[in-house]
Amino acid sequence: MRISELSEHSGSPVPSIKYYLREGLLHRGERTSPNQARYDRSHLRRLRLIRALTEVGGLSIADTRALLEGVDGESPSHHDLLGRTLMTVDADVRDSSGPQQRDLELADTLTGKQGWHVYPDSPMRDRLAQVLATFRALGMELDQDWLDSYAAAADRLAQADLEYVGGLTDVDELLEKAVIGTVLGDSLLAALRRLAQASISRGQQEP
Amino acid sequence: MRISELSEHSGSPVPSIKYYLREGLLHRGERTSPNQARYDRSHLRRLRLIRALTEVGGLSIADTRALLEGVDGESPSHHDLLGRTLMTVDADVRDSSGPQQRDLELADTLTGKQGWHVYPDSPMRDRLAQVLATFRALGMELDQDWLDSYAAAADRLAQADLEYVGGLTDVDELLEKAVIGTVLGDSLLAALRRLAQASISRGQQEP
DNA sequence: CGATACCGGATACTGAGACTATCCATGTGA
DNA sequence: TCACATGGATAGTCTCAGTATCCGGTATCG
Repeated sequence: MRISELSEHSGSPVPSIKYYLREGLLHRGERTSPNQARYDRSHLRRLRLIRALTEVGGLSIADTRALLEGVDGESPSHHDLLGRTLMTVDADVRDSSGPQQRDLELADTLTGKQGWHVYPDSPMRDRLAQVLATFRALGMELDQDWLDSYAAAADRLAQADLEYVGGLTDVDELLEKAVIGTVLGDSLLAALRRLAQASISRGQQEP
Repeated sequence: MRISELSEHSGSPVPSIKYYLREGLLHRGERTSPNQARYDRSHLRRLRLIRALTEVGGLSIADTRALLEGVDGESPSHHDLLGRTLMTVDADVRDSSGPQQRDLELADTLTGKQGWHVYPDSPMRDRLAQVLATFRALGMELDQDWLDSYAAAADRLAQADLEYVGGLTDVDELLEKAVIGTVLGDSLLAALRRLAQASISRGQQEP
């Protein structure tokens, strides 16, 4: 397959494909001569994944690359790699100042209640604390029941995710599906939650 | 309060505040003379909300403005406005081509099972269909149990949200808290889900 | 065999988004 | 009083995600 055919099959313009090659999101094709290369199904597949993560999942090119590097890398342990990969996702805590002790404790209490084991240096722990801090800064008193509902929901979702992915033995496939499920799962959940809110809200309007 | 004090109290640089004023995210201060204005608590509050939605929630300035316009607007019915506001959130289906019939049916089946009433022209319905289409395009066979888990979780979360917000009678406060809860709730849930995945995944490693 | 369209790769340019910086005529505070 | 701050307008910057151009080299059609 030449680049123009890759473009046709994927729907992405040739210059964009060149861009992904430059940025290292897409592996180079097999060179058949000094300035000619051949692409195959794997390129098409990867290209579709890139578009899904960026367009639907809303990831930046840099985040996408970091994620794909995890998928491509060698794995000392499947579960370890899976964990590290998912912690990478979108964990751009761009807030300069680290979270406050108080919010970290709040985060640990919340995760502790679900029985989760969270590493103290996990970027997601900081991220969680940051989100909790933001709620507080906006004057929302962080209702415990509400938070627990969210944590419980997250626990059930994670179980469903792991169950779905559990049957797979091929590491590459497992990692790819985990990444897809996690990133697109955010979008899925966001849409579903809004639809549910609207529906339930309207239902309460005239009881 | 002058603009420099507003800047100090909020932590946002003066030029950024001027930018939000220009863009209409922040209402103008009360003019005390042709080129002098006074700002108050409401400006500080709004400023914090803007930063939370953009930095933590990841919304663009344009999306944030659209949302805030909903919060500020007059309300014919609380629940109606709430619904419309939340449907606006982040619903940037930038994909040019509309979703396919098949995916819309899939979406309707999923929401129908939860007993939700979804308007056919709701942008979130299209968004949901788009996400489902993306899963299919990536070769994930859309396991029904997995999808149902997500829909059920969304239903419970929405109930927790509505419960939390239900006690409020002040429309402005209700709308603001709903917006905060919905947008930051996405971030909260994303962090929690990743922590849960990592924890459960590690737990399965050595049973 | 030759014209011409296409290729891979490097480099340069573009447009949107979110700020920053400058400017200026006016106010304000020590 | 008078250096400094203010509000508002305009212009400049930086990053990101592509696009466009250019190049020597290849494939292929007539």
